[in-house]
Amino acid sequence: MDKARVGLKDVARLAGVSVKTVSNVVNGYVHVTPATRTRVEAAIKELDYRPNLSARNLRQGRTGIIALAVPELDTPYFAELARFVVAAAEERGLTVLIDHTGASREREQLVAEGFRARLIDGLIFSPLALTPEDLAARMDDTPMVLLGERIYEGPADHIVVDNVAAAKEATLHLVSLGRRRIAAIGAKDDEAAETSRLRLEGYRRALEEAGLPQDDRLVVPVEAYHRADGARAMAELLDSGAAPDAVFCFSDLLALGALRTLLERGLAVPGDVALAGFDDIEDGRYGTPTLTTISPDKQAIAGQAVDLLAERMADVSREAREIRVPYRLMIRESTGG
Amino acid sequence: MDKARVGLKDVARLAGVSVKTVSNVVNGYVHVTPATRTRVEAAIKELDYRPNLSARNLRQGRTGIIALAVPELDTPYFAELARFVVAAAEERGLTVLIDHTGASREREQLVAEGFRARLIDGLIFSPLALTPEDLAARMDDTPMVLLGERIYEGPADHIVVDNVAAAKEATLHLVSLGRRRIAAIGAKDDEAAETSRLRLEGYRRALEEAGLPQDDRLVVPVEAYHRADGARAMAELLDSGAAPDAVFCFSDLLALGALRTLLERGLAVPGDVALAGFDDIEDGRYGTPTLTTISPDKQAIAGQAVDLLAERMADVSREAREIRVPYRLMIRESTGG
DNA sequence: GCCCATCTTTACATCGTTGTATTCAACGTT
DNA sequence: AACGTTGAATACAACGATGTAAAGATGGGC
Repeated sequence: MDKARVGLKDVARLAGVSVKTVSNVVNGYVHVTPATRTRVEAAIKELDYRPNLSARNLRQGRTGIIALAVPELDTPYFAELARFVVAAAEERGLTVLIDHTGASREREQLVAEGFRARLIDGLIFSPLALTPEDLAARMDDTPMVLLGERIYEGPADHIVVDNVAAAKEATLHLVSLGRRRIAAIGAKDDEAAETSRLRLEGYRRALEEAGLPQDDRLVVPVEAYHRADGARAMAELLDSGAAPDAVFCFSDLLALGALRTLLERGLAVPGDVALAGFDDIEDGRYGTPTLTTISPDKQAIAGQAVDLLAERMADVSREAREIRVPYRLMIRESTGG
Repeated sequence: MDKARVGLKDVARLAGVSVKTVSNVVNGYVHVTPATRTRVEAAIKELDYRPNLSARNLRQGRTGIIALAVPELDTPYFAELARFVVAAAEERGLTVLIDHTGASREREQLVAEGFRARLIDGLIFSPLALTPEDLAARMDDTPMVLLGERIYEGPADHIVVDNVAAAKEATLHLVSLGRRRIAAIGAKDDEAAETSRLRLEGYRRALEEAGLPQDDRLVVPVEAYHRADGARAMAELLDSGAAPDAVFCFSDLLALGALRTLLERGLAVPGDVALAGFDDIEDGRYGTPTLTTISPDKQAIAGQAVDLLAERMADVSREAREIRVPYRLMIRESTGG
């Protein structure tokens, strides 16, 4: 009763046809007599035959598996994104395998180098610590789509969100509320932190455009983009006496952490300090107050990423493309929306 | 320069040895002359050879891939769990592929039936809507470990948390604060919702033990375990005039939703209403107030699940086991901790 | 110098599937 | 009646790896 070993051969024997005919039935080949087809299908059902994917993949040179490599799976933004990617991939008959890099450059290098080579047909990669050099050094030729930012010069497919414009828009929104001392939480010292750099750029441009002074004490660096970092940064900011009347956080988690600190210290949001984030994670929509944020279209990011990857898998030599995905500023309670 | 097609054969040709010798070097076979080994390794490096996993898997009958099937990947509890599972699997050289069932019974049946048969070596499955009958009808013989509750009679491996005891402990904690009208949010009408049933049972036992009356108006059913459901349920509860002075929510997300409603209505937490949840997700540790909750040891759940699965993969006929994983009551601000 | 034991390497078959080329039968056309 | 055309089914090789068995090389013991 060893079902694990039922192959085309067994079905063929039972149905009294050749192996190839069974294969043809399984693959919906047209030229099969209805009678034969019925007989084969009965045999398949009786033996509970399932194709061996390893064999099929070996033969066809593809596995139907793509990898999604994200820094942290248990970060709401990436969890939500992963969900959309899994769904989009399924629509195309692809299976997603998730790699967790922990935002470590070493792990990201591994992923880029293709340590899953010959297991996956393609890779959707959201790097965080990877440098352009790492990417340029990439030898592996597995099709890859990069998420998040056009940070690399090399010829790679990209799905991007205009971080500068989005950050600028969020900051200008704070300006429009009449706030003058607008802080930014989320700068990173790290060379590789391109996303952080771009959002900072957007923030700076907004201040400039509004004719507000740039005050370095209002720009607070963080280690990572978690709640704890946001809480800590907000505390630093308040302790430094910089007295902001608004804060633009480079991620919603940072904003939620900052919010926690503000409320702990008895400050009103948005009364004393208005707060805006980035990512539009679900948490922000249910906190008190709800969080004003930049909402990148995650479904579009996921869908386009899978599309782009599928195209590249179909034609390896196609020129690298860059797809820009829209975002929206969601105004909620934390800025009095 | 088609690297995608470098096989043992090519390496063998370059090194001037047989295919099998290269295979032996790759697999660390002992009886290979240092000279040969060096030569082969040089060839491998020169051609950037990587083993074709499909071929290897076909030959060996295993893929090294296990699936983790969860209802919703973007639910913090499952995202955190998934992260631990991925990490634990990696320690054993296993790769995790994530399936998203969307809590639909149909999708869960598919997963149980083994629609990934012959692709995965094992399955870690956290079902939500699956009935015991579905499970009994399972024909697929892929090793499987069930997470969450000992709901099924059949001989399947389980990782369980004592939901009844945990729910009881959480409720008794509310009692110990002097609360008398303790509500429960998270009951489900659904037959298949075993987890909900058990937590309700624990809640009821706690009230009984404390000598408090059971008031059905204090037990609020929900559709799902999201923030929105919690918010809605809390609103119903308040509108019904049931006037609770404490609420035990069957998940942290429900609790966060409920919290949102309470604060919107100007009620103080824990002053007017004390609040406890279940899951210990990160969000609860940074909200205002922070959330008292039952904290199942997710790392242990993930680790044990992978261990158990690995054991079962190694010995299919081994008797089914059940492993109980510990939990802790984390007392935080929402109950005045 | 012969034989056996041990080490090193090899040829070959095999895993389960599908592409190619082929056979065989049935059909309509001239 | 001989022909090509099309349909249905098949045999065989191949994908890239590894297990098996056996061949060749080396050395020790007698």
